[in-house]
Amino acid sequence: MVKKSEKSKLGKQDWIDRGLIVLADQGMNAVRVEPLAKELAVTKGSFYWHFKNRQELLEAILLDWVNRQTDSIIEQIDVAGGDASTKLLHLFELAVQDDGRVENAIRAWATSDVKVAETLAQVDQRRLNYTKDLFLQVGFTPFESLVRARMVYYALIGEFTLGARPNQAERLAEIRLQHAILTRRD
Amino acid sequence: MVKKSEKSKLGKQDWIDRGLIVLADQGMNAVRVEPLAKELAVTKGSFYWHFKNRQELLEAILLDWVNRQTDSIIEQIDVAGGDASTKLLHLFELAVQDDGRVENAIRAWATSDVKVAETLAQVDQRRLNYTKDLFLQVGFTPFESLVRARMVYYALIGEFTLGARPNQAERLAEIRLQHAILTRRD
DNA sequence: CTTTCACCATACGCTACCGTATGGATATAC
DNA sequence: GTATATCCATACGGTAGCGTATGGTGAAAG
Repeated sequence: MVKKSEKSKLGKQDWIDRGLIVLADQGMNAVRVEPLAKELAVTKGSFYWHFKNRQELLEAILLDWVNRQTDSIIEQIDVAGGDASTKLLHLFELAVQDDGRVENAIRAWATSDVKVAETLAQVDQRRLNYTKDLFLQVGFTPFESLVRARMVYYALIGEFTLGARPNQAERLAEIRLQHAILTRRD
Repeated sequence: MVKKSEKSKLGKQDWIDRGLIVLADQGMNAVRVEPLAKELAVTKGSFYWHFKNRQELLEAILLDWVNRQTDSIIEQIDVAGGDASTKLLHLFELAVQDDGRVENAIRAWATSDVKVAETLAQVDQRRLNYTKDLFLQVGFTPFESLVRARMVYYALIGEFTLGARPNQAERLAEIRLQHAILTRRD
């Protein structure tokens, strides 16, 4: 019988979790097995029990992030409900919830790793399609919806990469204005 | 007398130029002195003649990029002339001229280096201020101009980081629509 | 022609990290 | 208790790159 120990031992997930932390504030090439082992207060003997090599950890970290955020944004919005225009407003507010540090690090990682770039492109595509659908529901033409979806998504990515964080009051006003600009019809 | 050789010898700029190339398509942590020396067909004995250490090269590369692009976009637009709205349209078209590979790499670099991040923030600020001024000239209020400037700049950065390059025809239409959305007044 | 200086090669020691090999520890199964 | 599987420590060899020390070379100045 295979019974989990449930005790103080480490599992793959512990390495992945710690890897995500290091990734978030030091970048991908700081995710290295020996320093990581030191942080977890074990030796790399442990690491190479759970993972084949460093590359396997990196892939696991990326996969973990993708699974965690895929549909995370989308589900949050759908749960809140409302019509398409309301959902769009909610979507705009999501830049506040996530500081985007992990996403930034992964985007940085993707600039020097083709496989990561491809994975990230899929995530972008999924989020863009969802946004475009909302504009379609509001009543815009496919092309107008696509352009507006891109502008929304660029704004979100832009906030992440520029790291511009105005205060909450100004931020709320800005979000509303963005929403007004992009949903106005004539 | 100090007379330049003008011959086949290397100077600091050669290392910087080659560094920018490597930076553009392999990222910052691929900019290393020994591999770079191999590409330049010299040994690192040459490198340490021109530079104190690797860090000095990295700073030189960053400074070189900043000097090259600072006011580059702005001057290009001012030379073309026209009213503020026209200049804005020109600004939108600049994502085509630069593929943003170096800028992407530097942005990636900035995620794990505070000094680089600060330098980049200054560049962003300068470009944002210029854009905001254009909207002010069009006649928007300061706040409306700020938000619109951010949206424009986000769109530019977004195109860089997402690397989404639609075909030229669609692209031109998209740019015009963006321009129409952001300059419409009621 | 020789001296000098700018530029580069060669050789070295050093550090950080990777991955492997092997043995020890601890818990569970029988 | 003994056996077995899981998890980790220790020790090792290997590589890539940093920075230094020192010597060589060609061109220009005198």
